[in-house]
Amino acid sequence: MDLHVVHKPHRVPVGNVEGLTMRRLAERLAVTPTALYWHVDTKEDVLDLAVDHIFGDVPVPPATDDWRHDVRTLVGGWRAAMLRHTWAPGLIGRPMLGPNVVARTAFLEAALGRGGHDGVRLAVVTRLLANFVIGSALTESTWRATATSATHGGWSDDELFDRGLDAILG
Amino acid sequence: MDLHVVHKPHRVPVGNVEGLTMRRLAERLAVTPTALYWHVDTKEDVLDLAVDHIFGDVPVPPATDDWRHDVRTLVGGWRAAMLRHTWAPGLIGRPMLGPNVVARTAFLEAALGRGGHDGVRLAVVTRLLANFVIGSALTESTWRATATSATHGGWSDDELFDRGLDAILG
DNA sequence: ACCTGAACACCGTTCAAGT
DNA sequence: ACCTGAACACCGTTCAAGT
Repeated sequence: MDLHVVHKPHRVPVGNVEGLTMRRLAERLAVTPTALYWHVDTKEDVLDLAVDHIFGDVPVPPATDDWRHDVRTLVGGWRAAMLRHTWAPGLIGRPMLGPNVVARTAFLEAALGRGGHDGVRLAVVTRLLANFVIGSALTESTWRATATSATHGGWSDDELFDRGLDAILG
Repeated sequence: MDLHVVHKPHRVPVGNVEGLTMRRLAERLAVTPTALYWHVDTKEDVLDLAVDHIFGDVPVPPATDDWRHDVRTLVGGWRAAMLRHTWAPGLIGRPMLGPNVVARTAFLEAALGRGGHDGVRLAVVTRLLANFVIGSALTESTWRATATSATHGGWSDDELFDRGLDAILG
């Protein structure tokens, strides 16, 4: 057995996913843990519910005639929502198929469509955007949680994200 | 009428984070669970070790005179490594600070530097790339795991990822 | 230096039973 | 339809003790 710990920054468990417990949830609902299983099949189910709930917090703005602006608004709200709920990162490793997610994705594709995207290009840019937000929110909130605050350069997460969007949207 | 008469043992998906247990790890190492705690402070530590171990699988190619090619090779290998280890997605929500990660990031920045990037632009593109891979690997392996196989269009994950890279690298 | 055994305070989930 | 109590099969971690 040869395990070597290379690095050990002080870490706070990211958000509350690890702390989300059937028993704890039951207690908050003033109910017995076993009672939850009448409403839900498994803990996975409540996690899925939590995921879609987060995306309900992402504002879907009215569509304007500036499609780029619309994309930025939605995607910015997406990232913000994920950062607001520190437990999101631990949750995003699961299917995002709820109605709230679907609605946001539809808005995104519609805006890109107004920008002249269709076919593969539409699929490519949609994925690029979505995966960029997800990756960003994940790493940012991870670093935020470790509180190492390395500040690798003089640029904020917000600025780097924004300019990343510039690079994608042209 | 209930078919699940027998006590259902814990579902243990091999090869994913949720299945990684101190006790299970100890067993594989032919050792007592408590023995692990001489080598390691906490389970978090072994998770961190696992993370960096994954990135050790990402090949660092020799630098060529085609910086774009170098970037694609590294980033493609990065995604592949993450997809190879199905448990990676659950792990990436934690600091990637090990030596293997640092080496890969350095290579990436060097290649981008050869492409004329510096200052903010270097930081922006590095982040964009890294967060895109992370997000991609995460969502792809999630969908793969749920096996919904929706095939939203006629395009493969590989193709969409590749063309996403096109969009980023110009 | 390295490992064991026993113990503590937790988990998710099932089942029979109550209302 | 909705909830409880008891139980099962697990967890991570600590601590004293052995070599």
